[in-house]
Amino acid sequence: MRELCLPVGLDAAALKEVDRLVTDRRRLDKGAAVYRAGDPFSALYAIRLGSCKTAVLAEDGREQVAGYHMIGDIIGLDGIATERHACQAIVLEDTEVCVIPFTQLEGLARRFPSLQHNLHQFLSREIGRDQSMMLLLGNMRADERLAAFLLSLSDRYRQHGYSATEFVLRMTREEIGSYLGLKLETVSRLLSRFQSKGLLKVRGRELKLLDMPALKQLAGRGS
Amino acid sequence: MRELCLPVGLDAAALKEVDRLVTDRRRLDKGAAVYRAGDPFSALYAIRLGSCKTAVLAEDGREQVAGYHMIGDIIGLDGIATERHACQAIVLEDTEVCVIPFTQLEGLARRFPSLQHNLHQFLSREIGRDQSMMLLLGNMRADERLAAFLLSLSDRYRQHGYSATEFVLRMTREEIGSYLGLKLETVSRLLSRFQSKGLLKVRGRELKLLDMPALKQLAGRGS
DNA sequence: CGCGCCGTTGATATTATTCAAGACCAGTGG
DNA sequence: CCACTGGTCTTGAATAATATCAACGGCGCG
Repeated sequence: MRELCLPVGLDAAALKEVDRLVTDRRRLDKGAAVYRAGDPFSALYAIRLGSCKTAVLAEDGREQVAGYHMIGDIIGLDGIATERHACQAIVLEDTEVCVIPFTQLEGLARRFPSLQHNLHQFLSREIGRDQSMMLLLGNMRADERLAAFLLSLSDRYRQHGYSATEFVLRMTREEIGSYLGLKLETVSRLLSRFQSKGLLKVRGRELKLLDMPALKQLAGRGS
Repeated sequence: MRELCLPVGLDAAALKEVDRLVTDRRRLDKGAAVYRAGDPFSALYAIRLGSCKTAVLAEDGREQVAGYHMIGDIIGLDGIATERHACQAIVLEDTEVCVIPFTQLEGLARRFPSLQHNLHQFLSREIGRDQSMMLLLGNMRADERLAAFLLSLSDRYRQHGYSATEFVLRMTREEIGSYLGLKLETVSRLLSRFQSKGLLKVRGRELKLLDMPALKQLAGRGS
């Protein structure tokens, strides 16, 4: 757990307590749900192994992927407000999570200021991420969105010690499209176009980023 | 402050302490900033009077309105993660906010579990709101977005004891468009179309919702 | 009164979606 | 081993949705 859960700046005592708190683990087969919309909220979940998507559902069944999460990420933060999960978390491959009972975590947070602040930062970071996503969905064109998405994946793989330029997508074109507010055909076309422009090489879900500066410029950063 | 800031379920002792903490107030003229992107984070702000928008900025200057906030709302939550505000908050009319020093609030939260939980719910609620917004921006058509926006305004006015069907918009068409991922002309056209369909009556920024069920149907169910 | 923003509306252009057909690929059972 | 199947992915052509460009009207304010 140590590094996974609440990585930064925790004193040893707090860490020990968190370790003691987090005893329960859960293995999930590909496609299974960590939690579903409407489930009672009782815990946060830290991904120990594998990856998942979180998605909000419209009344008519339309699904919006709200985020992709990988090893070390903590999910379920949206459930605190109403005591029920507002979205569902579906694992994209066989995955293991550890369960962090929230009421007890709050108890620890009252005893350890560093843990408390860490928790607040986690919540706040999620807000920041969501707002960047709103910017992406509200203001960017399809190719800019896809470039930004690929770069964010790249960045996270790099942070976890994997290659930043060569990785395997864990999700379908349709799921990428749902995340980016695009249809699966649009995603497919864009990947082909990026490839023909020499920005990347794509073969199914295997991806190799060839021209990061160009991608960054597209995404709105590098320019 | 009592009701404004952290309304639900606070015991008297916690409330008294919060009152003591929140002494500083600030008056802002229309168009002024409560905080700007990049400002050091030190406090949350509760709107006592007036209203404001929060907006994230892209590198190229494009602006995405992330939320509209009115009396009783608390803003600035995005700054906790990085110790700097990630977005800017601009007041839409002459507005008064009270300043809630965050480090001290964390101190209180350690002493009062009810306050602590309240704070977590606040943060979580913001996450839920942002994710609904992602659903709106990613999956809904222009008319559905506008209907959803008008209904959410209506709801909030109702909650504050104002008319749910008749109110004055505090923002320009362009700002509405920025929030909804649309251009100002599209917003204008849609308002005209809604009017011609008898859904509402619009004159400048004065708005009267005439057919709430129809608006709800537009906002809720897809095409 | 006149100037600057704000808002409306029309014509046209662009972007992304929809519909449709077929290719690919892994797993399954004959 | 091979054909079959279901899900995924690619690509094209037609279509729909929204943006862009442009002109003008109106309102508020100095």
